[in-house]
Amino acid sequence: MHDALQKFQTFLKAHSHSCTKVREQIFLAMLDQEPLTMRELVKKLGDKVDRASVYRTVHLLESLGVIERLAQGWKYKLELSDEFSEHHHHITCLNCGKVVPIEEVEEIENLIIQLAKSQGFHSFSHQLEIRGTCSACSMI
Amino acid sequence: MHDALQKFQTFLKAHSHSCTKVREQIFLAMLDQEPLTMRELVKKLGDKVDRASVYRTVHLLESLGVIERLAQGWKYKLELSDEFSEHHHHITCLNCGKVVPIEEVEEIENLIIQLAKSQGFHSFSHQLEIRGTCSACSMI
DNA sequence: ATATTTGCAAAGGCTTTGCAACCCC
DNA sequence: GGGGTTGCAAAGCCTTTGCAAATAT
Repeated sequence: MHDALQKFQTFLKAHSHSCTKVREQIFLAMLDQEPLTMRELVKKLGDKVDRASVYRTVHLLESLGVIERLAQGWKYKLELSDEFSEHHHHITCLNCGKVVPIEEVEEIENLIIQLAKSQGFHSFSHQLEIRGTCSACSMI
Repeated sequence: MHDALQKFQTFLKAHSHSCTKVREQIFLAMLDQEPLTMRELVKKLGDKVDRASVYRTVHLLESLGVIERLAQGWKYKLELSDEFSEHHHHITCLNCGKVVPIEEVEEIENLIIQLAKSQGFHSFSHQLEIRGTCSACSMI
């Protein structure tokens, strides 16, 4: 079976939350996916899960750090956090909307942490959004 | 008079857009301010400017690069872009909501541009959001 | 068995749009 | 004067909420 799914189930129990079908379905819908908008996620789950439950579950999983929200210009997209997937920065093509995940770059991570520290902040997380044009769209 | 306002007026004309009272008022409401939410901006303009006009103007100014949207967790905030104000990255305190602007750090800027290039992207802009706790809130 | 979670339907917000009146050039 | 802007009111989305039925432990 899915290693990731089991990890998720264990995680939920460890945090005193029930392990329900709805939550599993939402988790699976997001596993190994490009970041999704709420609209896409709701649509993908079709009539399997009610819209309100998707919102409620996303809130819950976000508060537990399983899901993260990415700024995408006006809107946002959702993806599983580091612990359940990979990479965490993105480049968005302003022309075609393509989103490319980027591996963590330790050099940047460290600078960011130092930057926060220099302001007296203790940083928990950060998010980097880069906007530009992808190679295909740059040629137009 | 306001240097910045004149610059703004000139900018609008240079881009073939009318220089109206509504646009000036919105610009002034954002000048030298902490980043504002749409709600705050609308409220600040009170009955001087209609809500719909605020939205329309923000769209326009955003497309011209005068205004930028910052991701702030769930929501977003608005601020004037580099050309009309200063600084462009922020640290948000997850506890008290305080937002601290950070000077550009050339080292990070360069790494980000290189990063985009390595993916075949031509980057126009980027946004860095750091979340953590400020010094005051860390002590609690 | 019981506390939690879900679907449904309705309400609440935020954002956009059509159109007539108004303003800038 | 005429095209671009604005206010108003209404429509469209997105998100949240109350509650009874269903589900997990």
